[in-house]
Amino acid sequence: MNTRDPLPGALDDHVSLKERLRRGELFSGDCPSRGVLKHITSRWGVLILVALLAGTHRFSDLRRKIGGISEKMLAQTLQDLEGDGLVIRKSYDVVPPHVDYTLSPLGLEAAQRVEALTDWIESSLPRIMEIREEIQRT
Amino acid sequence: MNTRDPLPGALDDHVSLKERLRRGELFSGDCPSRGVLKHITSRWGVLILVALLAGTHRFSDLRRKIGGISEKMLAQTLQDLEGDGLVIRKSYDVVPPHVDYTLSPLGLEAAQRVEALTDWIESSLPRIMEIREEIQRT
DNA sequence: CGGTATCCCATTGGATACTG
DNA sequence: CAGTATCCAATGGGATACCG
Repeated sequence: MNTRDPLPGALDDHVSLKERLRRGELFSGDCPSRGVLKHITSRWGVLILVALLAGTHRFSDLRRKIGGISEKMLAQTLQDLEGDGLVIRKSYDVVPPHVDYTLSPLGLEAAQRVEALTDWIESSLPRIMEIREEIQRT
Repeated sequence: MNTRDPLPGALDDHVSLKERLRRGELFSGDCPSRGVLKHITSRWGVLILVALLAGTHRFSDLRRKIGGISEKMLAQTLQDLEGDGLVIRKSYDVVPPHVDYTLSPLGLEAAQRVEALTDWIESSLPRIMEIREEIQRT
């Protein structure tokens, strides 16, 4: 992750995924949506977005909630998502420091789609496990 | 990727993402859905699923359609998705070899959710780019 | 508390060559 | 055509230490 490079390509020369698909070019590597997709679907991006659906969180709250994430990756992924305008970071100038993170309206839309996917996976897990065992036996 | 290890955890001791979230445990690393999520949201998994929404494809068709993927990663990711029961592989015993890949009913459901996400990214890109520039100036 | 900086290992993934 | 095998480069990501 940490695709800190600015999204490549200007607004005008953007070619839609669907158009690229039609052209048989699907996402050939220079599409500007690739960066955003990468941030959102990254290992921790998914979890952060879903976690923030429950509301505003502080750094440590997120870290606790998302078991297994390191400070480094949490900070990095939050920066990526903030850079894409999906997460809003608010820092209060007090001591000890207080910072919190909230989904932007844009981020909310993204998170809801991600949740649709994770919910589906969750509810389909039993079926997936069955099929896995079936395949195993074959 | 290539999480070829069988999904950890039996069917019964599965704890839902939502339940883990409530517990503040969100996806602590031993959740069996992690494997599936990883396969689906992986760099190439996303693209393969979306590509297959257009119908059955042969190996080389996919490779051409998804610009930039290596043979190795295409084979590996297809195996992962097949192992999860999302993609059906059919091999015809002719020479030269002919193999094709199709979404299973389960895979179709997954792919549609993934597409919802990629469609959203695509249509929101202009807004994201604007916000990016705004943030840049700050 | 909420980070950043550094180091370092494990995994990802591309290029190439080879095979049924 | 549809892969597998091998090798190597790039990236991901954890541990630790330090800072405002």
